[in-house]
Amino acid sequence: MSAIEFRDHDHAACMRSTMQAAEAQCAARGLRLTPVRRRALEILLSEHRALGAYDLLAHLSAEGLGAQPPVAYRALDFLVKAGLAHKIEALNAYVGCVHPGEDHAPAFLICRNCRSVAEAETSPTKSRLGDAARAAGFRIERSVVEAEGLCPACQETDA
Amino acid sequence: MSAIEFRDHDHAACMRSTMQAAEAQCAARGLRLTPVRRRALEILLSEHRALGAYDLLAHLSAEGLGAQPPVAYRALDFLVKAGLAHKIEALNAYVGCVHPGEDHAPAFLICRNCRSVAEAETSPTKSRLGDAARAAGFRIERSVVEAEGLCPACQETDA
DNA sequence: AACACCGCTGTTATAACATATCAATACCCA
DNA sequence: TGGGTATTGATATGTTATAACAGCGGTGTT
Repeated sequence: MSAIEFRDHDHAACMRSTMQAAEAQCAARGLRLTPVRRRALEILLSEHRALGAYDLLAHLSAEGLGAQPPVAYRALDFLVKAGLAHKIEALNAYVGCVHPGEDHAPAFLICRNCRSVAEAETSPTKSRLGDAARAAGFRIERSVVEAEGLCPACQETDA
Repeated sequence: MSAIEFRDHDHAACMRSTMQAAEAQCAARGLRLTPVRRRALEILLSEHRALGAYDLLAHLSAEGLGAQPPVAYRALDFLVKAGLAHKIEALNAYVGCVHPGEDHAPAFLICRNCRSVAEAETSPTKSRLGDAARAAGFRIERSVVEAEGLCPACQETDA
């Protein structure tokens, strides 16, 4: 993986290409990227940071796209199910996916200071946990892999 | 690891030895395992299942050990900080630790049907995520590794 | 014994996260 | 054009978690 999220990069281009990939995905799979969903994804992607559902809702409602919690949660459900966003369980927060489409088991590096999030890949079945699961007769359906700590930028200021 | 949690075992003995280990830990480190904390740990350990804070609170208050949320959350904070219990982030629930004392980075197998939980070991630094973290200059402080799926027992009934 | 200190507990209130339900509307397609 | 399905709007409520402050209880000191 690359963890490009912690590095300087052309974020406008990054967002553009991610949004294009998301649209392509939706078109290919017959999913409807409606205005609310589209805007929600843009907001999530606008920084590589985790946003709470109510933070997202605040953005949306400021733009007249709905004012009640279900608006945000429905958009998030759609995006997560479509693989266009991920939930960060350790924060009860959400982040846009930077490589939508590829069916993946994501792993995250989460800065506890600035909430920035970098996405990596795992393969749950190949890990030691996968071995343990096989030994126990457990069938893994979904995996959550999250590491909390300090991103490069915050190590300088905070540590 | 063993995932003894999914197998038949002498659970009374399992609990007794775990409680003894917990007490030894507290004694060694000058921590106070007060009645509420002790009972909370016993409740968490009574099954190898994840319990919500309010479930725990219901048990405690039925025994006259406090009726308000902070009672449960304080006990849980103590147990988690002391390494005697773990939070399951994917469920917002808590589980007793089956090998307290050993400083560990736990990983969990979680049954989505019966909420039973088996604890395994990880070493975040040695995983591919650890490699990614090093490459990105990210400093990992804590890791969350949770796999959801079906335990052996629930595969028979549910699938 | 009197005192101060500190950690734990009791209690109220509220914050933060999430979903159930039902009505209304928009979209697709036969 | 009509009928079904997905989406949105709105109200209410459920669930998880913490802030804040008062009081209690043991410990160590003098």
